[in-house]
Amino acid sequence: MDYKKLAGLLFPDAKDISYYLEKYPKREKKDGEEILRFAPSPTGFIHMGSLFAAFVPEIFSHQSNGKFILRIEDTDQKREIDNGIENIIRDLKNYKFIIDESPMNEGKYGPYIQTKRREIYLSFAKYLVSIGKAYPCFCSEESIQKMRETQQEKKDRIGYYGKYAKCRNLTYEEIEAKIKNGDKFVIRLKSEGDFNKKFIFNDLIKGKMEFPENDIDHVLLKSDGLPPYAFAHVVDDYLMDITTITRADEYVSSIPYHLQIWEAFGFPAPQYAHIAPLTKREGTTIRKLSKRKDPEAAVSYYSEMGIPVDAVRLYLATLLNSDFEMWYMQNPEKTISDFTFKFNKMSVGGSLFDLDKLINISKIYFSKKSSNDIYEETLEYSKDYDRDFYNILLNNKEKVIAFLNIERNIPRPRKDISCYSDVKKETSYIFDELFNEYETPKKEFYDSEILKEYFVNYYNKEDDKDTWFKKIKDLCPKFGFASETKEYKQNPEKYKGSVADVCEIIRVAITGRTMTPDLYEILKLFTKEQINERIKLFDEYLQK
RNA sequence: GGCCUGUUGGUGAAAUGGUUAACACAUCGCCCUCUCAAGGCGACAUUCACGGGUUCAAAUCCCGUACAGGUCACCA
Repeated sequence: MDYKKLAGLLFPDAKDISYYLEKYPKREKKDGEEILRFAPSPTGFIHMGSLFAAFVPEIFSHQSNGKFILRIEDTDQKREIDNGIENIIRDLKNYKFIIDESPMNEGKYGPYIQTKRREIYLSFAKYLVSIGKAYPCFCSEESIQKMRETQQEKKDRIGYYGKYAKCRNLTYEEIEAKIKNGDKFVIRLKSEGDFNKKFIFNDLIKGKMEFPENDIDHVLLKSDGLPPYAFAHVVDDYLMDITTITRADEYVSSIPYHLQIWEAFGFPAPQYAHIAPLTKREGTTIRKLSKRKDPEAAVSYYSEMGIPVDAVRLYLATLLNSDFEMWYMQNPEKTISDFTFKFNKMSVGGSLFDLDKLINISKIYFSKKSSNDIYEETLEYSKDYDRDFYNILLNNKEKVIAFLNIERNIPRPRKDISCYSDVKKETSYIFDELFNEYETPKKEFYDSEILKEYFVNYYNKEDDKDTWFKKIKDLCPKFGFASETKEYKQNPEKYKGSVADVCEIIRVAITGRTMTPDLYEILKLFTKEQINERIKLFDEYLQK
């Protein structure tokens, strides 16, 4: 058969691929420079799993001084949702992704949205027809469905291959007649693979794998003229000069087919890195983190909670290469971009998404921050998520920063803040408008007399810490408390409690809690009037 | 069902044939400490899903079994 003539019949208007090959020349890459891409479908919000899938190519491209590209795979128009593309770009930007080329800032290799690349795919499909490696198929979806059923009954392998590939042997005249008749068709690959032969494939993450060759004549172009994923990714990744294809590992099993498409064109295939999904434990089973089933996986969930973007990125980095964590502990002043990540250090199975770990990383992040930065970032967060607290912050900058400074600029800072919303929880008692009740259960030794005595005759805001504490010790014996904790531990029956308990009374009376940063520093944040007011409230609380 | 891939403690994991199976999170105990947090110290896998084999030597290599995940579309 004259394949060129057939290609002309099928695609009278499509350009020759040489046009595109010239239009999109290979990039001039310096040594080791890698071009990677994130290619999502605009089908919903970004969740942790997709964020991770985007993080991988971003890291590997930028650590090689290469480019990170965002391409939108929207060839399945049934699944598309409104604002899908905008949401993806917004979320990636929020998480500090540096996108070198995208639908919003096109490079030389655009368009970056697949539905706008329709003519390109047509042209490339035409080329494969013209060299006899693809052919039109007029089988209806119903007849394919029937074929599948009979294959199932006969326990035969499912698919359009071998004797089942009816349209493979159509003559030019038959095809011409169907076209003239206006029959719909798809373009299929004319597979030359042999299912009984095996070949070795080397994945950057998973290593060596053995596959049978593909012998199924998969669809290259749907009847709407748009390509399914497999064909589109080959054409796009070739034209955009992608050096390494990163994608979810659900694609692994179609590797035999994908490699075949590269081969049919005579293009060298780039390297593939198949990323295992983030998983979640549900009862006893472990499954992939899901957009639909796991709303807590949405990145918006973490933004609302106030987990800092950088903490999330740090967590993603530890998921990427687990040795990053130790390196970062040893090099606390460095950042993610200083670490050299490796594909072969990535998890082959899926990693469990671990919120506890994320929170821990976030705590460390906060412990390293200056109080001023925390203030500013919390202000920014509250602006969107907590207007009331935003106003309080705005009017009390000095006080909040003074609070955050307690036990901060020391070798081992506190770690009690894990997200921006914690700032409110941690500071609430220093504001009269947020302090409304005593959260702790009453204890035997709670006593307002000792309190009054302390604040009238002992407490002086000007005292240094040693004097301050000595005065509390001096007060203890008057009310039957031991001045030394050790003394109390040795003879607990002789005392009502120890100096620690006296401190607790003061702490609870003023803050409502048993757990706060350094009491000496905390007291300094209060005026005399406020202290008197709190003592009054404490009295009422003890009466109840 | 076919094909592919996994399986190391409560969790994430390291180790790529060679001493007592790193490290981190969580948990528990002790110390320090005004309390809390942090920190220090210690406990937590006599063992790497199970069964065989190769080897002087196996979590690591091979075979089988079980379990788990992925995939088998004109979805990506």
